[in-house]
Amino acid sequence: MNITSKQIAELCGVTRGTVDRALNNRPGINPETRVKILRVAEELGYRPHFLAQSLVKGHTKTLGIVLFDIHNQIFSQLFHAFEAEARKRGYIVYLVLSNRDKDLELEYINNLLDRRVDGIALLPTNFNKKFETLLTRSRTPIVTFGNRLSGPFPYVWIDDKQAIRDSVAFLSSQGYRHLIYLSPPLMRKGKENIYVPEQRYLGFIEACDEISDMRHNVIAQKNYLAELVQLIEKTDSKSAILCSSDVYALEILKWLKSRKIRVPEQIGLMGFDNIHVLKYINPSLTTVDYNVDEIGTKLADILINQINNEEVPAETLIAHHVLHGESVTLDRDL
Amino acid sequence: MNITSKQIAELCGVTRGTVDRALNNRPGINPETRVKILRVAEELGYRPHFLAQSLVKGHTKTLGIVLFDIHNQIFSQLFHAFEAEARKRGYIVYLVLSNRDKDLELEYINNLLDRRVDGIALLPTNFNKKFETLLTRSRTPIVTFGNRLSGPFPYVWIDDKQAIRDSVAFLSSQGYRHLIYLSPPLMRKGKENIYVPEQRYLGFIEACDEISDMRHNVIAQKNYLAELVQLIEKTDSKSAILCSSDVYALEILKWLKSRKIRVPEQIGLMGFDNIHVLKYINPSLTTVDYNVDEIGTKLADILINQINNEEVPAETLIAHHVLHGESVTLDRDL
DNA sequence: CTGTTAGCGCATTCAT
DNA sequence: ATGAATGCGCTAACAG
Repeated sequence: MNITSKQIAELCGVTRGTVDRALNNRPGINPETRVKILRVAEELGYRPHFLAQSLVKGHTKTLGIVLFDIHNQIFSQLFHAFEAEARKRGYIVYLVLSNRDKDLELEYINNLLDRRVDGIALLPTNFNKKFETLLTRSRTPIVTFGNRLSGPFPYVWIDDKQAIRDSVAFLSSQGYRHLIYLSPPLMRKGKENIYVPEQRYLGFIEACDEISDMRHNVIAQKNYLAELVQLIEKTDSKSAILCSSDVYALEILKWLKSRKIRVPEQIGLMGFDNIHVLKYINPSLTTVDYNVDEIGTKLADILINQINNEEVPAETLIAHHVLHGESVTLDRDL
Repeated sequence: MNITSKQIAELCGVTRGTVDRALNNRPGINPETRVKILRVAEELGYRPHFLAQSLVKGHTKTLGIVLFDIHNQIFSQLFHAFEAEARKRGYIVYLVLSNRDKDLELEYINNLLDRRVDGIALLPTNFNKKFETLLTRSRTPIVTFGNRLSGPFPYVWIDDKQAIRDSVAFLSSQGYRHLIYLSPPLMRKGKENIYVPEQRYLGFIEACDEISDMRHNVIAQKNYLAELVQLIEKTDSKSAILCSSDVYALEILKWLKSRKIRVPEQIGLMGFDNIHVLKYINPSLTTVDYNVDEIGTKLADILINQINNEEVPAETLIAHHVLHGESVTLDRDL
């Protein structure tokens, strides 16, 4: 078994109170006995029992972060930044993966709450009132990102709608006159929290509507290739596929290559996120870039500030910009 | 504040002991009072205080996993599988990232130990006796993967040496007669635990030595491109670059493309790991494939079995095989 | 300067 | 069938 403060007390012939004073160097102790206690503790390799400490102190120096999964590189990058900031501020983090399963997410959140994490960073799959009430009633600091909740939880992300509007504007400026928006997550509307996909979708519709001669289609189903096969027939070099994330764009690119459809000569292609692996892809993908590390860092920062009862911004939107890659080019002057 | 069992006891006019009997449905309680207590607990949304429970029960149902980082997709895949298995068995996991920093790793491990995790899955950066003694003395179940320790810690991974031997054999069978082995991590020899890179390196040397007419070079430095520039001059279509991991292979491929050196026509290229993103890469990369999900799952399985005082295998090696992609082809018959 | 006491929330043994 | 008491390991308030 591990050495306890009680044992140190016995060995030093003092009481636990004194040992505590020495260990946490608090006033009111004879320098000599302090030194002695510290030496004994050192020799025995004493380490305070964190759980016992937490129990009495009322905090655990622990954060939880709920992600869908970490297959999409954007989330592993985000976690990395989150973890680094948490560590710097003295916290360790539980990473739990909801796999977009509402029940599992709920179970996990309850579990984190039971463990008295000091705060939770949440990418929510749930969206109903009951869920939010649970979070609010827990009185545990929460910060959300990606999908939004209606409650008063701080939110850190990007301006999705504007980002897609910018994307459409960019494609339009390059001469594209037919856009296919691909966003399979939209199909989960009503079943899950799809705030992000929806905002991006709205941005797409709005932006297209503002351009009089812009044809556009939306693909929002799991079996998106089947639908794309149909659409691709009515496509020309002024058509572009705009994907709601790089992972879809990569799938599409792969598929287009297999069909010997050349990008960008025959069709334009654009992704979203600018994940690291893009640097190995040919043709280089046009995408929406934003600093996901900053999101991860801010998430931890805001969460911890909130834990410390500091005032935190209700909404923190990170800058984004369209990154022009080879997969989009019609205006040959570029 | 949260509701406690004590409050329930008061409300029901019984003592905490009785409440406990009801909550953990243990024998020796009147069915009626049980129902009553359970109902009250339900209404008040009672949830046991996990820390307090852990303190008295002596376990936390928590696992820790120490990774370098999760930039390399192989590790995020591994974590995902680990987390899933842990959850199925009732555990939640701390993910900590050592960034290959020995001091940080040590700090993190101490932190995990302080928090009384029930077990730790460890990809070690440290390697000395002192470190191992710390682990052993903690009396906490540990399972290692990737880099090895000398102590009696269960190990789950692949047979690295054999995998590289197989790679060399494969390249040789395809007609390659000059191999450049690229493994920057080797440069950290003596400074960090580089068991994996070293085993792979040994496999390379051994295998090459067994083939009389096989020229070979090794690049083992951070600034590997500089060295590659030199070597590439003495290269021909019977040369191949064998990388210790896909991430290096991707970097090299990118660089070769930028230099207009065609793969595989002018030089062969091979990676290691078969990370998911490879499916988007052209030419498709020849690599060593193995089931990393299985490693993650086994890691959790073995760790938990160990926690349950079951007998666990000292070493679990997952199968691997060379996956033939377009980046290697000399024997045009294939 | 140091000892005593109480309590964090729960589990468990021993009485009754 | 229930109550009372003890302890997990530590912190903190109060005495002395």
